[in-house]
Amino acid sequence: MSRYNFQETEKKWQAAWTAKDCFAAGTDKSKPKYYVLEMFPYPSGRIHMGHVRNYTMGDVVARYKRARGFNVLHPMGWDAFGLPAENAAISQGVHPAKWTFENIATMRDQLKGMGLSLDWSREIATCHPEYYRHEQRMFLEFLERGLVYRKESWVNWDPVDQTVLANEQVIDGRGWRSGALVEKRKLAQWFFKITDYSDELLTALDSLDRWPAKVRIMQENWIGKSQGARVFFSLAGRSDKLEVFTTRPDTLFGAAFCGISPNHPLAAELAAKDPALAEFIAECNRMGTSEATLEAAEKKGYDTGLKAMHPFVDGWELPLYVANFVLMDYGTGAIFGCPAHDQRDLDFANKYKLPVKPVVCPRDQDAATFKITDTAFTDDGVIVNSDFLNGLDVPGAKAAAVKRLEELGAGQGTTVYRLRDWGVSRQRYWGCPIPVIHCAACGIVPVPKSDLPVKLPEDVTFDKPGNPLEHHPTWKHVDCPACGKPARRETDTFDTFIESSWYFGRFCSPRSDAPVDRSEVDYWLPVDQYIGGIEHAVLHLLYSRFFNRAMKAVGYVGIDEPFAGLFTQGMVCHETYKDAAGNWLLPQDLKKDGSKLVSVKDGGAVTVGRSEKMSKSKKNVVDPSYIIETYGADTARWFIISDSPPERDMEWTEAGVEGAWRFTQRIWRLVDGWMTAHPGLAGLSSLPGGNVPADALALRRTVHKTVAGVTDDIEKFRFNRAVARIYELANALSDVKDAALTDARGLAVRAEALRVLVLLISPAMPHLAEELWARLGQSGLVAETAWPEIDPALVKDESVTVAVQVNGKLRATLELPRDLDKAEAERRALGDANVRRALDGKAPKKVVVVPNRVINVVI
RNA sequence: GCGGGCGUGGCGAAAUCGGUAGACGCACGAGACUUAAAAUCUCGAGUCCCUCAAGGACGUGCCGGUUCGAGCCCGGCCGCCCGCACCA
Repeated sequence: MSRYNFQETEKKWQAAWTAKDCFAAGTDKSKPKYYVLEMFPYPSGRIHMGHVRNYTMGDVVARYKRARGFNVLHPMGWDAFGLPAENAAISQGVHPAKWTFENIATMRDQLKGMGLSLDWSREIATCHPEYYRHEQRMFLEFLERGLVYRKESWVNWDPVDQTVLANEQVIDGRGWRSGALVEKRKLAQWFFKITDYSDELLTALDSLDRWPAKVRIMQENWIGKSQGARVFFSLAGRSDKLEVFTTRPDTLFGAAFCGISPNHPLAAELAAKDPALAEFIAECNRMGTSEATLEAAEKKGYDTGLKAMHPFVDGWELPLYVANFVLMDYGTGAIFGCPAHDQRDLDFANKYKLPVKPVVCPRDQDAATFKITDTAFTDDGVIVNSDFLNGLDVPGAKAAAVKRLEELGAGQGTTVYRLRDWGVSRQRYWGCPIPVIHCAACGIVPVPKSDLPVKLPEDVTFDKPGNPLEHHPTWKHVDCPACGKPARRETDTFDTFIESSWYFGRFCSPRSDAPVDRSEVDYWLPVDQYIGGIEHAVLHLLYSRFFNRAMKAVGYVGIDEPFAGLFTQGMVCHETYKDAAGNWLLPQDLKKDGSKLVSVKDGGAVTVGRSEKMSKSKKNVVDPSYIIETYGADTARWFIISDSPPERDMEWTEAGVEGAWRFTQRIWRLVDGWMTAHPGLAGLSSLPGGNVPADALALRRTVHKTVAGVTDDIEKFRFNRAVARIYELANALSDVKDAALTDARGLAVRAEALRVLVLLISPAMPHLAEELWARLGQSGLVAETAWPEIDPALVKDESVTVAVQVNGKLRATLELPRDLDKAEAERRALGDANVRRALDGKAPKKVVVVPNRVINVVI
């Protein structure tokens, strides 16, 4: 018996697919289309298991949809701008472009080795001027339409590296690379007006019914719509007013203090004359700016000595603090604190001995005795201690308070969003240049569209800290397009999220002279099935939703939502290993010594740690190429979809890979064995008419039920269940005796079973499927063969197993005809020996009959 | 802190309509084949009681509730994970 040789076979069929151009998206726009897209990779060097999982899932869907008759677009490209290329330039002295394109070449080869059904003719790399010139053009068009503006904003500044740092690059207040104390700086930057679409981006989430609820909730929270009021507090001894935002105007009579953000302009003004305050602000800024940090941190404040005047009560003065938990970027950067009904305010008040006056009383409490000590009361109740608001409920009091504020000119009802505009300026080299020119006379002048693209200069150095575009001797010096005098190019580049905000549109017409070809995007968009990591739940997906709307506003596309269906996959995890000295070890650096694991290098003991997301830093990585070379792409693909539900984290194990490997061999032996024992099977592709004997009918039922189940599972992304059903089918086929089903009809039924088996495994194991298809004597490629049809009559069994319970406990199972009359089912259940014994002579009080499922006898 | 999710055998899991808990796979055990091993094939298996069988009790993180019936619904706990604005 021959053995399946994946090394030759996988290459052979990959070549066959390429030769016939099987996976190019079709041009016939009368066919129903299906656009399946996996999040394109950053070319970091080599593919990792997360890619394998992502692209296998996409490929299963793409191959399945093709077999179902769809015109499938399944493209691939490279998210090729980004910081790692610059880090490589700094540490290895290699140019970012060279590093990036070499990585792309390596990873392209690796992806091809996986046998993915991609349309490689549409490949794009976002760092190519042929790609980024279009976003420069769109930027200018957005600018004309008022969707882009410039303003100053705070950044984390590393004074040694002379660069802006992401929050995650700030560790304990220091730059991750330089170790220098990070400063807050204000920088003029470009912003996209995503907030123009706040409400629309929020409302439209309801229409995304094929998105995970989790992602929609995350976006909803991110946008963070809240209704409330702006309140203007007069400041004693000053002419300006303090503008505060609150969602709880109903609790104004419970106010104990006002607080402003350390970054509030008033705080800066006061700090200029108060060194202690300046030091307090500096301390706050060292702590980091993320909401999580702020809200978990101890509440601290600095009493400015200023007094804010209560808007409703003449002469009521509230102390004004600079408070570390007040965010400058949300609302107005200033709050009033009502300790009784906000936990943060209560913590703050308790620390600074401020009064805690309840103004909302729970309905089951007595207002006279109701006290707040450690836990704020934030639910609805009756308003008390609040003058004209007394007796109202919370919503009523909010409305009444806003009305009074507006009458007094002391405030107004308002809606605020947590969503902030999208800052797109980056002080980096390896990104798309922002196409504007700064002229001393004319101000900001857009680069004329005829001068696009503004290409990155290639001759740059990374030996100095800061942005290489700043250091370049000539690049930034240009003449002003408006007045002709010497001027200066913008040296900032775009956030790389811009590239990924429209690449799915570019794939529809990747060589078009325009950003997108309208007739192509009108056909292909939206993406029917988008697949990627949950880590992109908010930023990438929200930016893309915004960018698509901006493109619609300037006429490039006609739809609002770019991704009709979204699936977020779980991570690939692996056990972690440490040697005796506490160093992380690669899985391949271990060997088995008896029942223990030891280090290959020195034979020392190895500690096995918990399974965690594969990461280079913990060395718990397995190289996909190693797996593909050792076991083949089909084995890797099969294993990665077989064990865990795709949305959940999965654990990569050697044993699991081995199991998948054995299955490929088993399928091969099964088909090969049948073909050897029954040469008449070759080339059979239809069933003769007439009655089918019972054993053949049973096999056909199994086959057709499997097709129905697997089809349903793939449609619903339950790949692990589809795999289990295919195992069951394989088990059933293995049980067929050699001597059975040997007449013409029997052979035809056998041939049908084998064809179905091969077609069902083909989305996940395409190479093996092609090889077996040929072995079956079938013509053409599986890649071009339709999905098997189901005979509905074979999917429903004639009899069903019904559980019989007595008082809810299982006492017997009965084999009953499907849809048997309820009374008859009850009669048979009561006649069963086990049931009678359980009844113990007692008469049933009631019998619940659920047809085809369960009968419960209650005594 | 706020928001969301998860918790089922030794392990990954299935049961997604409130109706036989543990399909399928991994690991394990016994046997067959073999000089032997690997590979392969057959059989077994939630835990406990019972010599075996028949049968029974218990069992889906914990405590309670609703129901003829709860892994699934409700309330309260416990534990773990994820997100919270310049990594991509």
